[in-house]
Amino acid sequence: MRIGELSARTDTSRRLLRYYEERGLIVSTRCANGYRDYAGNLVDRVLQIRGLLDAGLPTRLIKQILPCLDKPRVIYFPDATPEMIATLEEERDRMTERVRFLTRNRDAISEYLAAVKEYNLTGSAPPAP
DNA sequence: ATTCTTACA
DNA sequence: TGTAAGCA
Repeated sequence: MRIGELSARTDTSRRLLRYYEERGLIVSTRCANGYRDYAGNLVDRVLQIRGLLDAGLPTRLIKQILPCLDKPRVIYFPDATPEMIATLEEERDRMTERVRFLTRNRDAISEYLAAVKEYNLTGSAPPAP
């Protein structure tokens, strides 16, 4: 598929897709006309990358752990330096914290919603805007 | 019509 | 990241 389709299927701008490629996060072949040609499996990969980016990981680190993201995780970590491992552990912990943070706020919103619904069911008419 | 590269905000 | 220009 060409960049337009990948862009639509991953809800990622073409600009970003080219950028990810420039960073070595994804690859593509070229058609005779010079257009990029992407493999179908790239859809999942791009979504994966976006998730990692959203989690706060730098593209440079993502590039290193990307092989682990493929289905046959038969990756032998050649460049798994102690520094990289330490960084990843740090990132993982940040994610754990983030999950707690999100869970807490999600629950708070749920409670608020439940309270509002209850009010609308039992209370009198709300004040007119 | 769609993509490409390069460059700038 | 978005957008613009000038090509193919």
